[in-house]
Amino acid sequence: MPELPEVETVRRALESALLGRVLTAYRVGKPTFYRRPPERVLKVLPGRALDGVRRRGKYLLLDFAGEELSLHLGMSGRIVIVPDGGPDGPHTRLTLSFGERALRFEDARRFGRAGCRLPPLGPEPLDPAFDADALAAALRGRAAPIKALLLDQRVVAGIGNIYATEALFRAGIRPRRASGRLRREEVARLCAAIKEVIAQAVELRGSTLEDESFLDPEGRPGLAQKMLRAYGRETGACGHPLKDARPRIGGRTSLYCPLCQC
DNA sequence: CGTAGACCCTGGAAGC
DNA sequence: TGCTTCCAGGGTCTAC
Repeated sequence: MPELPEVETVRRALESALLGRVLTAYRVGKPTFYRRPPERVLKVLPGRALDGVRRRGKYLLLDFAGEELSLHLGMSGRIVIVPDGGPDGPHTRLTLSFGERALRFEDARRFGRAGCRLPPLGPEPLDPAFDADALAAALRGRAAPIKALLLDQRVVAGIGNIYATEALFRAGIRPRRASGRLRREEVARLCAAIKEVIAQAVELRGSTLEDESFLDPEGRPGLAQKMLRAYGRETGACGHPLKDARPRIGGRTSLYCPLCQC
């Protein structure tokens, strides 16, 4: 479940491994992602140098001398740096060759994407422009549960189920609270909690849960799972048993502490 | 426009 | 043991 901190960790690893290298070839896996990467985007890349690796929300943006290739890891996507020329794995969906190294995009569930247009995205959570005023404006008049809006990439970009759960736990706000009914002080607390948890998780290079669903492109696990206070736990860091909000919010499990979150 | 829910996918866990 | 069912959740699409 790569979210902003995991994607940022991938970005940094790609930058240090591949920046300045020339893309020599690409190969689309069989089968590839369930949405096929558009050939017209890929075919202009060979011969061009990778001169930038950026991130926007959960999207990676590879800059090739004015041409941009977007990558989204979906749920189970994983980017690995390997020696070029090795055999594909069973879940290799796209390979980008850079001389002696290659970027391999593995994705068991095939929800990942490459070469897609970016949808409208809200502010980056760590951008100073994303503050309590901005969040309050986005929530004003909205009846949807706050958890659903935190997962809505148009409200704020890069947050998924792990860090939405954590931010609400830290802010002491129940996931089903009507967004527009949060008090001003609660919105400010939530905004601060989002920034805090995202910044810490980036610093700790993302969360690697027990299923090891996230490893960076060099195969290293992250450490942010150690600071999770609610996600994936039966007992919160507060010492109280967590509840799973039913019915689900936005189709996702929503753990919260009935005592500490109001 | 806002909201809720179905759908895309498949490995692994749980149930029988 | 081996089969079936359920679950995980990124994003997108449709119905209301």
